[in-house]
Amino acid sequence: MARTVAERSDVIPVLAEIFREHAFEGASLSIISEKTGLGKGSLYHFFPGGKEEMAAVVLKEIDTWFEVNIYRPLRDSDDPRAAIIAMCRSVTDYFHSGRRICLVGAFALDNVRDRFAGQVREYFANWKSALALALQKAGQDGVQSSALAEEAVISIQGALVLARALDDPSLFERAIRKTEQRLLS
Amino acid sequence: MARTVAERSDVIPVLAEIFREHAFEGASLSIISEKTGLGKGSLYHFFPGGKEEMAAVVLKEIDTWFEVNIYRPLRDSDDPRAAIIAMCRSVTDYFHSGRRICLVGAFALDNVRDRFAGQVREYFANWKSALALALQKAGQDGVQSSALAEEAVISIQGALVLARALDDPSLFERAIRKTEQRLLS
DNA sequence: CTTGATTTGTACTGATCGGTAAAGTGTTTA
DNA sequence: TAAACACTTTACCGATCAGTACAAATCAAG
Repeated sequence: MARTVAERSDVIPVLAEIFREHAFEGASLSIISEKTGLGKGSLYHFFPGGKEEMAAVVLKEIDTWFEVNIYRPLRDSDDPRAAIIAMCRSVTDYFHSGRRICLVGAFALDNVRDRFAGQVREYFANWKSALALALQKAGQDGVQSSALAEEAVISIQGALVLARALDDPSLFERAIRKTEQRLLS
Repeated sequence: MARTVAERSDVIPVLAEIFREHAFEGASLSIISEKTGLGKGSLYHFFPGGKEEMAAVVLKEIDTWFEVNIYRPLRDSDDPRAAIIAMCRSVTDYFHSGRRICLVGAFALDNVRDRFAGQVREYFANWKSALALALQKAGQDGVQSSALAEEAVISIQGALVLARALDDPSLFERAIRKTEQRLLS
């Protein structure tokens, strides 16, 4: 019996969705095995560290995605206002207008936060600082740009919570629009 | 052997803290038994419905607390601006400046949301509408007050996520201060 | 076709899961 | 005082948990 479908890298997005849906503790190996189509043997072959390694790899992948698609454009673009607009759009797409939760945010609230504290902290710290830099390049002073960036990330995370609680994607879109407007004013 | 320490009502806050710390799936009966000091027999005597009933009772207790301490003052006070200031203060105390998470928010992100969807939805819907009413009584027009109320609850929930992720209670206090200022402007 | 590394299925471990059953202890009431 | 009630202890259930061991199957390369 050999390769059926998967490369290791193909499994990571599936793992991400599983953790989003069931959280860390709720994502049992039998669920993971079922949804990935990989037996335990294969899972432990690809991830010798077990569930913990799987989650760490997923967080790493999320970090890379945000670095490439969000943080770097914010830092490097020479049109910071356009980069901010692009961020709002990317974020809306990424979170499916609030239908998809932020795994890092969910981990932050869970007690597994302790196990992944470093990666969780980096995620939010990077987001804040990249956005603050863009605001500064757009003309805001340093103090104000940090405060604005913090508020924006807070609003996005809060909107994800409420959109899911109230099952109302339009709430997320409203919040993003308001955030964008506040960032650009 | 009879009553050692506990009344049923004494156990509920302990259960709340357990669920806050371990989420629903992570809160095993052995942990619950250990932290409450009650054996399984006693637990199932008080909560025949098991873990699910325990969580439902905790959510109910939270709802009552917010009804009494937050929603009702917002709705009934004849000084709505003072009620909003009081809300910000109560919330800061309740969440220990972001050191304590919002169990309802955490449940909303978890997949157990489906099991407690009604209670989770009510919590946020009540908060939003009570705050919107206070804003309206304070002179805001209807549309604006709904929007402001929604933003405020979003900010509080988002601040809880980030304060915990970054392990920074001052972030929560900053966010609450900014929210209060925006509500009263 | 052979070899050697990679990938997989299966069977298994001991621990823990949520939950049940029933006997026992203490308190209240009749 | 005796019966009803409230609560607890203890032992137990089958299911599932994360993780391991290992041989069989499959693959790429020579």
